[in-house]
Amino acid sequence: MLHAKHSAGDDDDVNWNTDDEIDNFQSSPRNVVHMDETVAKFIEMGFSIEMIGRAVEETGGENPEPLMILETLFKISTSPEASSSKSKVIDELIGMGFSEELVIKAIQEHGEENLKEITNALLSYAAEKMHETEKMHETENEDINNNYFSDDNDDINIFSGLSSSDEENELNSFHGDGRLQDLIKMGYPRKEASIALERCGKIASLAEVVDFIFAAQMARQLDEFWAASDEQERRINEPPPRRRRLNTDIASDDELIRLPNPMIGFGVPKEPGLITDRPVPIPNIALGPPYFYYENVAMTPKGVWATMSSHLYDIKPEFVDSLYFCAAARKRGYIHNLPIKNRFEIQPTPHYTIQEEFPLTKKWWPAWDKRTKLNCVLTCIASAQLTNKIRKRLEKHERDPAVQKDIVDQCKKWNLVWVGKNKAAPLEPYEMERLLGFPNNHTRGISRKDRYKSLGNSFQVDTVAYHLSVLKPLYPKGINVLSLFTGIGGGEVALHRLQIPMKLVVSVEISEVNRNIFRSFWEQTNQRGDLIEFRDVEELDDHKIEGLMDQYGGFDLVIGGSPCNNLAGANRVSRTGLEGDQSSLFYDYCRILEAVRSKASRMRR
DNA sequence: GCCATCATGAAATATAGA
DNA sequence: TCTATATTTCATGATGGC
Repeated sequence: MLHAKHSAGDDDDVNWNTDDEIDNFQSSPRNVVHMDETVAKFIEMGFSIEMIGRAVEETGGENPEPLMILETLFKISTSPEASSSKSKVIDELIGMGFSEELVIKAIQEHGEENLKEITNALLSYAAEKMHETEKMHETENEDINNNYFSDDNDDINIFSGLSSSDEENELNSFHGDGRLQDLIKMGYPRKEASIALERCGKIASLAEVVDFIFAAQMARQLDEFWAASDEQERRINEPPPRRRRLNTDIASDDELIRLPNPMIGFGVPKEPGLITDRPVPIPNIALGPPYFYYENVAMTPKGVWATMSSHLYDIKPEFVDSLYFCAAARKRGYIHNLPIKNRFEIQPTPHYTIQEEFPLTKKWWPAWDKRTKLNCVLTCIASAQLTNKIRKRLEKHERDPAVQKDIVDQCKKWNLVWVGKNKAAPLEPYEMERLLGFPNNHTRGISRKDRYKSLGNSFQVDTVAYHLSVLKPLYPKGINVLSLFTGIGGGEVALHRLQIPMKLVVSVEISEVNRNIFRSFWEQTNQRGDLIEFRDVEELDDHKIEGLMDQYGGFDLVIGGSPCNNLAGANRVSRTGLEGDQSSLFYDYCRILEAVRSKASRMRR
């Protein structure tokens, strides 16, 4: 195990120290707060002392964790017994932060007896409001994010998302007159920040206000979680998910999974077809937290996605082509249990056409090459010889339509762009980084060949960030990430660009070259959390997973895309399917995910 | 029929170091 | 100049969606 721990002596270590002090409802042993403080927070949230006492008693244990108590409180507050008094329910809902107007509206719409419907309606109202606020917040953050890329100097690495000093300044300025603005800048929705300030009072510390917001958000999250709690309890005693099957076993599943056209998943920005409810709901057994996010190539041999889905709780994959996010195609499938409401893009968004993304190519782009999008960025590029051949042919037969067509075919096959007169060349590594949403020169310092290989195997950051964006309001204080097959850290770059703090990243990556790239990213972006590196997924057995979860309070997100070598269409040598040497590591993803979920269940109890 | 596809391995060539 | 290592180049189809 390779352990890169953040140095404790850094001068700018203010935030995490503060957060450690105020850590609240996470079920981490090290994060358990004093019971008096917990009770005070529950009272602030609108629960009566009587109800809190009952919840503590029903939760059981010598020192029940706040998260468990809160869960019990929600069960009690929405039980038929508790709903006997309409005014009491109204008071409690208002006490939870919902406006009186909305509560009354929800009751009128759904009837006073139907508490669950009322709660769902209120959550929807709140979600809509949060979404609006999030949009405002995105606009406000544009200036920060616009500095992320440098078009002028490719030799300068710019990681200007939320630097440590920026974050510190924001926190330090909290006690000034613009507290609401400060909270909004930190990423909290305006409504929640406003309520929190009102409820906590003028003399409240930053810790208390942030704590209050987090508690309210956790409460909302728990409400959805609670709906499936019975099922989850049952899950604890269930056997692990189905183990691997032979390809011959899954023929009947083939028909269940088809690639969508257009390949927009549950929807993408700027295209019609956005949906906010899954057509096939996530089975209760698979509801998070912990959340997981699995990725692989969309076009696999038949039956592979059906098999992968069956091993990941029968969640249907979301197929998305990243050409809806950038100027290059990238057809991928994602199986995840993330919410899909209120997704948002990271800023700045990439350009959507080749010519906009690489303006210098406009001068040389021939009219007969109609491409506006590139094909998938692969792990290998065309040779310099091909560029020479194309130039020579064009010098002789520039006006020959047959030659033009042949050359366009070559350009499509090898993803060439026009960089000079009659000169079609492959993308430079830094150009691929830009297409894929990475910082300029993210992969600098390794051989050119390795850069292409690593980039060809990576996530498209904007696409993944769009999916992960729903975590931002759920975890304003940051998340613990278990990153399998980390590669060059596409998932972590997405979280960083979303400004979701990473308190912990446990990374598994077999390539030393990739580990070095990711570690450089971690250091250059001044990450405050801990980075723990493993080389091989096989090193991560149940004992190690449980130890890490005990130490850090569990994982909030398990993310990774297992090797596609044996699935990818470009492989002419060993496209042997999911049981191939590399691609069968998918089963390790399942094993580790199940170990995390199982341990998380035990920790909740 | 057309088209795109997170690739692999061997041979050829270039580079670095003694 | 020789040798070891690194990099570039080339040849290698099948699959599945439309």
